[in-house]
Amino acid sequence: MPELPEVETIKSDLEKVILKKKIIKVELLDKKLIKGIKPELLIKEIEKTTVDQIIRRGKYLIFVLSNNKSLVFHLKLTGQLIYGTPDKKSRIIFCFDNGKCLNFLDQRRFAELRLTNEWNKEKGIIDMGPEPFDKSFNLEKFRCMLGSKKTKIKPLLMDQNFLAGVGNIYAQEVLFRVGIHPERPVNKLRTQEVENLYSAIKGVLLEAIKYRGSSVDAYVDTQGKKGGMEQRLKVYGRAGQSCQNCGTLLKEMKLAGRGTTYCPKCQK
DNA sequence: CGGGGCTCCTGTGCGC
DNA sequence: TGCGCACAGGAGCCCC
Repeated sequence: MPELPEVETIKSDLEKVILKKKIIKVELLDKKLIKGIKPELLIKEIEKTTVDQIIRRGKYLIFVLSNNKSLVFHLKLTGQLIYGTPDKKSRIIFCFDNGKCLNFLDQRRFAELRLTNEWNKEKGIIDMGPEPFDKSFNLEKFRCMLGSKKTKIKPLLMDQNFLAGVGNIYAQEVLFRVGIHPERPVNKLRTQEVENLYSAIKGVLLEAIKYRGSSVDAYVDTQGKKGGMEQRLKVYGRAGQSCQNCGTLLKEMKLAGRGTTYCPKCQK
């Protein structure tokens, strides 16, 4: 499940290898992943262009091409971008002028690839909330965003139109680290808790980037290697295990249709 | 506006 | 042992 830290890891790895490289050939082995454009047209538009810039926005990865169009990737649950030689499980292959290629794989076929003139006007991006590491996302702004909403904090943290890049793994981790129950209504958060939450969002994401993401489900980096963050996760995927703080058994619940693990004693 | 439920898809893991 | 079915989940969408 690639969230902000995983996509950021892919982005910085790819910058080292495909920036300014020319796409000489595109192989579309699974047209389902292409959205909003005829597959044949996509090939025609992007072959012979170079990748001028790579941008991450939330969980989206964007290649700005030399013809001013952009490839917009979303890996969803099981998408992978692996650089090197062609892979038999590839659904789309981008071949570069250095003889290497970028393989777009996806077990569950939820991932998407779009081609657009203005990536920032794309559905899913245009209304997206602030980037957690943008200067504009300060504590004051965060308080303002929370306002006096009555909604439960965990689904809100995962709402991409509220804040960009946080998904099911890191929303759970952040809440554990600040001792806040996933169902706590936002307007019941104390001033200090909001501040803790703000710091924890940045802290957890930064730690996950440092450890190159969490390899839960299918996530691997562009070399096919696993991340190092999964063993540092304190609640995600650990229902039934003992809380690392207090030893209480971690509980699992469904919240807005998503599995949610928390410590019933530490998180109030 | 908010929340619930459904949809897409396929490998996994469970129960019988 | 093997079959079949429920389940997981990001995000858009519909509905109330």
